[in-house]
Amino acid sequence: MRETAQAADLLSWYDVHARQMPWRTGPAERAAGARPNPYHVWLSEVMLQQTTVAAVREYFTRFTALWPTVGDLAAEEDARVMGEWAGLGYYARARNLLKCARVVVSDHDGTFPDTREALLKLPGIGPYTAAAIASIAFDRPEVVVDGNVERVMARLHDVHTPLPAAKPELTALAATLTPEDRPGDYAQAVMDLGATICTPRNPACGICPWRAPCAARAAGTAPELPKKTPKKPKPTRQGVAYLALREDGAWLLETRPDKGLLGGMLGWPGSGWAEEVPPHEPPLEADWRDPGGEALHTFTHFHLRLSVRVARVPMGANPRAGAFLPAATFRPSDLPTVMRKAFDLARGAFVDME
DNA sequence: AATCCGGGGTC
DNA sequence: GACCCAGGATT
Repeated sequence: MRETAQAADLLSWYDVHARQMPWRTGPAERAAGARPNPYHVWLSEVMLQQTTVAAVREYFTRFTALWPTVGDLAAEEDARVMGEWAGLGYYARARNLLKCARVVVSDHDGTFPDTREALLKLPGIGPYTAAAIASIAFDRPEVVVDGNVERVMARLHDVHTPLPAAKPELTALAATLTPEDRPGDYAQAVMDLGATICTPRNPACGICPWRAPCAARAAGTAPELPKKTPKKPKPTRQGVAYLALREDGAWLLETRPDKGLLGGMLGWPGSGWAEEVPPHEPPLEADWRDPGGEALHTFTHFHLRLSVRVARVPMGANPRAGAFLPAATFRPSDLPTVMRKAFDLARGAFVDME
């Protein structure tokens, strides 16, 4: 079987070039009898959804230090976990992470299921993550397809069909290569290949372990694959955020609704966000000042220009929205990035007001 | 099938 | 700054 030999070529490369990551159990450790920790594999794979290894590293280390087991995580308060996730993005992942941990505890006795099918039923675990956990943590020969694998397969077979339409075809091609032996290492090897050699731009074809069988390399089309259907331009929205600082140092904050943008995260009360600043009232009556400037932030599907208003308010202040969070409890690092930008903008204004 | 969800890196 | 990258849930 040529395919088996091809997988073996990649595994040989991986044995030498596998990147060290805090969640990985390397071939040497496994030879000594160590097994991957399913909790670590799950946590890292959820964090890695749409997110780079560099960004995930410190979050993974912090999470496993704070919550060494899935049971520890399941027992934690929602706000604490959301705060630790702040800055990593796609906050639905954090909400589903907690849901999943609690289901694993309540329905699976604190042990992760070991099949792709069972994993797929858990919150926040889709086709990619289910296959990744099943293969990496449980040695099952599942077909693992993420963006890296799609790119590698499109080039290996010179597929010019644009994504996402090409996905079934690329998945089928990936299936023909997935080995029965060391499927977890193989899955990680393809993704490492995509991250380090078969990169989106300037692929290093000259040192690729799959340069011989690569059709796009032969055709000279590797750099332009995979093709993608063009995306829509991002509109710009505007809004106003209100930052009230009480005499005792408490900040007026609100927990955003679970559904929607920045769901479940802390944020400053304010107007909605639309093409023009929507009509609205401040969260309380105060001498609001405009320090000037805007927090500029780009979300998945729109740009935001967020201006801020700042005020110092007395102890008796009774807000229409949000609640005062004591200075000792408030950590700016608990804020999603756009809210932290607004905070940074306002902080300078408060310094000036002193 | 299309849309909604952040943030970081590269050019 | 503009552009590129990368899964799951929802409808």
